[in-house]
Amino acid sequence: MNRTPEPPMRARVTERAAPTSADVARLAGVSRATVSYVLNDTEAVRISEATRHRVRAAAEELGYVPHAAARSLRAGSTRMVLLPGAHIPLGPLYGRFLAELQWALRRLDYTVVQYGTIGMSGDEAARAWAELRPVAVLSFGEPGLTAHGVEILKRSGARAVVTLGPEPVEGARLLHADQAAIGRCALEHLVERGRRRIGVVVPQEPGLEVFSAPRLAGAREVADRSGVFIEPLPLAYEEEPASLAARRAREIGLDAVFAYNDEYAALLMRALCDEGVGVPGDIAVMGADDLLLGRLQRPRLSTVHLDLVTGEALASLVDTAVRDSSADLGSTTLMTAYAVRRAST
Amino acid sequence: MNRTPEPPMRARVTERAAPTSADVARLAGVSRATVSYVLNDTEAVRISEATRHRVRAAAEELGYVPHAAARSLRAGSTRMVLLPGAHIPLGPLYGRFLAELQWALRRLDYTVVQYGTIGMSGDEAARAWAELRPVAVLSFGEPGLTAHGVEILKRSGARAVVTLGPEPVEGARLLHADQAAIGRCALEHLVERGRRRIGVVVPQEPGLEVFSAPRLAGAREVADRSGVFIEPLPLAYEEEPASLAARRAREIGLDAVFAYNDEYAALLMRALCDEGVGVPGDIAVMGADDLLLGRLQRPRLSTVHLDLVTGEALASLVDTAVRDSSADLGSTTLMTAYAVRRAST
DNA sequence: TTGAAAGCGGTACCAT
DNA sequence: ATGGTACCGCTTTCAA
Repeated sequence: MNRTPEPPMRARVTERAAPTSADVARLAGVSRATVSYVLNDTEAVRISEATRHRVRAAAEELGYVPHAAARSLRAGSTRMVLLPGAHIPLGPLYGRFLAELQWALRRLDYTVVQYGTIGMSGDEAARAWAELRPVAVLSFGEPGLTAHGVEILKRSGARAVVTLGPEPVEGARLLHADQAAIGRCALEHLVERGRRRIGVVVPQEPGLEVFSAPRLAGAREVADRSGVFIEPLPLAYEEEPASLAARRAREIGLDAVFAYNDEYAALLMRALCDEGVGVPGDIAVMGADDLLLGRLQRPRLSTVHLDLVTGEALASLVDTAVRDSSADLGSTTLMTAYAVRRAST
Repeated sequence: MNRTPEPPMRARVTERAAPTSADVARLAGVSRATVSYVLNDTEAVRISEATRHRVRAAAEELGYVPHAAARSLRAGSTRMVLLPGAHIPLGPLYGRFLAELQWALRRLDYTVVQYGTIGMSGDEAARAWAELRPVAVLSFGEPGLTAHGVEILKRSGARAVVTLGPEPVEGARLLHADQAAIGRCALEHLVERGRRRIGVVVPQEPGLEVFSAPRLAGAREVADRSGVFIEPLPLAYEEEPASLAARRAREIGLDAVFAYNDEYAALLMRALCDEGVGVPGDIAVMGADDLLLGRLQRPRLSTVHLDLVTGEALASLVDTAVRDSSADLGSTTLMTAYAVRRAST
């Protein structure tokens, strides 16, 4: 029976520092080396079953937890994968992709670190990342990662620096996420349907330019090629701006809108309806990302479907690059896009 | 002109290891101590301007980046905040909240680490987290964090272990995110509107039980109290299951559904319409989270509005706890919920 | 004003 | 089969 007075809980917990391998060694009556061998199941060395057991028991009793920083300091490398940014609320599609990616990286025994870089320049950010000595860095293109930044990272031990995005950065591998293709798809579809005056929604939410700019650029490319009128339509994700945009679309006589993605498309379609504009009669509306949301609209939303590579695939690609940094990732394409016609165009 | 042959780029980058403070010291012709003093602007010691300059220049020239692990090993503590899980695609509301929180923590100079814990038990997870010696751990309640897990974390240097969720864990501070209140709100509203046979949508997406279970429980609580019939309605976020659920709702004669959140509500409402069920005439539908999406529905969706504490507020709370682990966080309430009636009830 | 040196917690080589 | 020990990179007394 424990009849001694309750020890002060917080003190017990706070004051007693974390046990080290030396503590375990002392309790088990062996050396720190032996502790390390046992706890890591080092093959190259034979430890008697009796000793192993004593060490394990001691570690258990003390609640020993190895110190990751000490280990990686000694090892000279980490298993850390840095995902910069990702602090903008991405759509469900990318949200899911990112979740999947993290999950897959964990499975491959990497530690995923999200490192936000507010108001840092590209090179400051790269420096900050490099302090953590990550073994791989995945940049989604937001902060201007320069060739210099990439070299800093590589010098600090990053065996893979991968940018997902449209523009390559010298020294980094590029996984091509061709956002422009989405804009091209959408516009090709609309032109094919006979539309000649087309608006392109540009979300005003900060952080989305990475996606919206190339989508617009792709759209413009096709428009220019086909001699079709195109007009950017800035739009914040709120009802009021949406009615304004809807009114504007009517005023300048658009006959179609590519609405960045299905969410903005749903918003705009609602506003158009409320303005008495017929969809697709007066104005066709096209989304992108092929979200469930789009299928829920009436009329059902035409969209650009994206076949994204799975997070698992990307994770294993990163893993390959880490294991052999000269490995050729090929011109891995992150996604393919194609138009899906439903009722809104 | 650079007419020397191109040096082999990869070799140059890969082979030359990251410079250490010793390299900087050597180049500047000073000791490692001095380098540390200069680069950290140590107040307690005065270094001549000339030396400072030499050191800075040397560091710059070598592209020196301090080694975070070495530093924190020496310092005995990190600035790492662990956010376990977060690998389920949360709704836009929590997504935004999480993004905000990370952003705010960064601003307070913490490093945010997302640590996924697939298939680990609560204590295994706690051990894995503890290896990183985080200064704070925020658990959203997913993996069973036990009293023992909390002690492991605290022993390993965590100065704040915070769970956001309904159930307290011994030793951890609890920030009350009363999901059950959402269910209560919704049901109180529906009962008030005269509904007596109420379905409650339970999303089938894995990882959402943390939210859905207490929402259901809160709903049930009110139902029992008011003598109202209540029926859980499992629902996967797809069109087909939605029609099934809609049909079922009609068959068992429900006159209202609390649909977990606005997204599921929109899905279900569409299915009900397609089945020829009038909303709110035949069946009232209530969402939650007060997303823009809900206002886009016709009829406009009644919902439970959540006033979430800002990520910034939570971050500063964590910061307080870290600086003074005995500080009283009070019974900080993470959110308050109230019903918003629109047209669907 | 600066330098020498002792660690922080592990790992791995070399002895024993 | 084990133990001693030299590092990994950085900070911080203590001396000079």
